[in-house]
Amino acid sequence: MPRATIDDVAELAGVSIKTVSRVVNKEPNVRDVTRAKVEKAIARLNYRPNPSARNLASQRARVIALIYDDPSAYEIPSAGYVIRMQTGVLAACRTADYRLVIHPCNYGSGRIEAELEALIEHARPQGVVLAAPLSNMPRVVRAIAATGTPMVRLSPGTQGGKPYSVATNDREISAAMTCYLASLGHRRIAFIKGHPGHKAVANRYLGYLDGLEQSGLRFAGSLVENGDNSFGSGEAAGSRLMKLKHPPTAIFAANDDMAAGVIRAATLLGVKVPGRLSVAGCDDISLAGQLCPTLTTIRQPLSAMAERAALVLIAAANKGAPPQGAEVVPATIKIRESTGPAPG
Amino acid sequence: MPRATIDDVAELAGVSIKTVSRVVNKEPNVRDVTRAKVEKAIARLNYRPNPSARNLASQRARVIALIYDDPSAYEIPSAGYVIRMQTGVLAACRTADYRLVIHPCNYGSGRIEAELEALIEHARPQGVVLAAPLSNMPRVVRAIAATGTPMVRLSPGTQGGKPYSVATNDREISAAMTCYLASLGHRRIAFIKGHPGHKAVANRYLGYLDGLEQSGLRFAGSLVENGDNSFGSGEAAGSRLMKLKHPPTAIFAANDDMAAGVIRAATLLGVKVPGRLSVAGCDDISLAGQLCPTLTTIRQPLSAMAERAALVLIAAANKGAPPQGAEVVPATIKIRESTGPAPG
DNA sequence: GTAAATACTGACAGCGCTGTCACCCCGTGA
DNA sequence: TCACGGGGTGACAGCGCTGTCAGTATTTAC
Repeated sequence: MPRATIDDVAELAGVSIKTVSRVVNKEPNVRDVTRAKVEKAIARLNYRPNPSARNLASQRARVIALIYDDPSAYEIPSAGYVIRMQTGVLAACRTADYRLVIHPCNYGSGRIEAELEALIEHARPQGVVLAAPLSNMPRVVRAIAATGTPMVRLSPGTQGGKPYSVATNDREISAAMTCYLASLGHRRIAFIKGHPGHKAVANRYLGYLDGLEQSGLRFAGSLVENGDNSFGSGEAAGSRLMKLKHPPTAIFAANDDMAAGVIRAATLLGVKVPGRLSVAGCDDISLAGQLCPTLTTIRQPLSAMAERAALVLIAAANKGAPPQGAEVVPATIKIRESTGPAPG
Repeated sequence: MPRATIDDVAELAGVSIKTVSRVVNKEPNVRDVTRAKVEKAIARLNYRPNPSARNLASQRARVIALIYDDPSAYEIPSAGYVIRMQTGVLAACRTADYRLVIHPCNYGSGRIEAELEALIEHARPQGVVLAAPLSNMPRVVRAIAATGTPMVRLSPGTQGGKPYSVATNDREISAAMTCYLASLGHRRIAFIKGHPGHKAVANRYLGYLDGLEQSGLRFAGSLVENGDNSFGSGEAAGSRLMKLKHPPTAIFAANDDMAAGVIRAATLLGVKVPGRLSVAGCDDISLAGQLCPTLTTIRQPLSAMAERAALVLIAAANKGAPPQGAEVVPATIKIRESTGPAPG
């Protein structure tokens, strides 16, 4: 069964192919009766425009590219993020009849600019969604901008700026988490910082400081440890914190992987969670709900953010103007088992 | 900078566009000197064929579709699988200059056939990689087959058959895991079965039985529990097993999520792992390396399987014959902390 | 040396759609 | 009555490539 083409539809409806094209593309200047005739013919023939022909003729591909840091390069701790972003972009694509091209890339490799350029030359997407931490790497942003492709950055640490960005309220929600811990009676709340290259994660540290202040707690440098977003670094940092002379009663880690590491360290040291130590993370990775105890964390609206990003790009493509500005999708705190009243 | 087209290359090289086309597509019957001239021109102009034009003219899209069960529908326990499959297919696509279209779909929705048909009509892929458990749902397989698109099934429970399949040696490796547990001195080895709809997981149960026999152990019905592949079902099943009058000293779960549930149940019941109870899983999800204790499991060569599947499809597309047959990529056992010598 | 086979190359007609522009028809205002 | 304007429609030329087929070099066979 050879697929119906626009000519078949035109013939059946008794109009020219151009009119069919107008109907399909929802262009104005078609009488209602004509439109109805064409739509009936389309339905009868189960016609679907050939995307290749469309792209070729219109010189633009109905494609959104999603570019992210290759999760398989790191033993896949972040598979969940990627899936959620994909889900969001796919949702946007579905409604607008766009397609998604995914591109995991390894920013360790020096050739990332060339790689991205090749990708964009090849797929010629209408827009690019650039995920963190790539979204705040000037090299990467510049390489994409150089191709002239509209782009939306996801969770760049620095707000605003030229390329549109969609972020979450990392700082505010981290402050809220800190206040929540304080409200449970914790006075010594430690923080484990994330990878220095990841600006959005860095904002969480600022939120922690805000939260301390809002709760009237004093900052103590000894209660701040450095991590690199990995499970192992969290375990090490947690271990150091618990061996302090005056150990914290709560540890807030800048991401869930590190928080999970803290819980492991606590288990190994025989420190009860949350009896003796409360642990909070950030991101709500799937692991968070399956740890023992399950992890109190901040749920990032990653899928919603990605969907917004794609919608903005699609709208921009229709209007012809590159997207500019920024928007914020709020995160929420998810209280689970790993946090409880301060001991004593 | 308008992109170079095939005409530009032809002009620069002093040949016809057809000859350029031959070089680009690695067709035979081009003299080496001519080929060299053309390749030089391509490099000079940084020429990349326009995929839309190619697809339109050749009536076939250089696209592989990857269809899997939507992980976001289930709180994303399986994000890691999906990422690994994507990685594998992408690797194959990269070498052959194909593109990947991903399609998570919810098989709970009754309209799955229509959805897949629409996808295939739209993307018109050269081939479809169908992931488990979709790969052994007759409805789904039939719907795709009806479109005439070549397909490779990943890990269908039943081997062979018409559509090509790529599987792993679930049964043999599960037997090996069982033998490994027996070799540690365990005599009462329990098994938690997976979701009944998931045939590949069902094979693991058969492997368990094989392993018992090979190790000279007696089968006990009381040591087999039913799960549904979820963390929660594993926790419940593990809890029941540990409360038995003669509890097992080792539990082998048909997947990692359930094994993680067992570890949680053990922690809650105060049963030391691996001191009092050894736990083994299957799949090597990212969680496996981060549990406390880390989980001994079977590492599925998911990425390699997906890559093979895509390569088979691409080869078939070039040859024109639909792929038939089956192949097996072996899994490996990954020993971590959760298994140890039997107590006493 | 010649005929036949083979290697190589190019002209050209689409693939199915969109953009441009010309056209027709009608209602308005002078 | 006629020029004018704009909504509605269609003819037609590509978009950049591949498939077909014809045509021209270059071997090979005898």
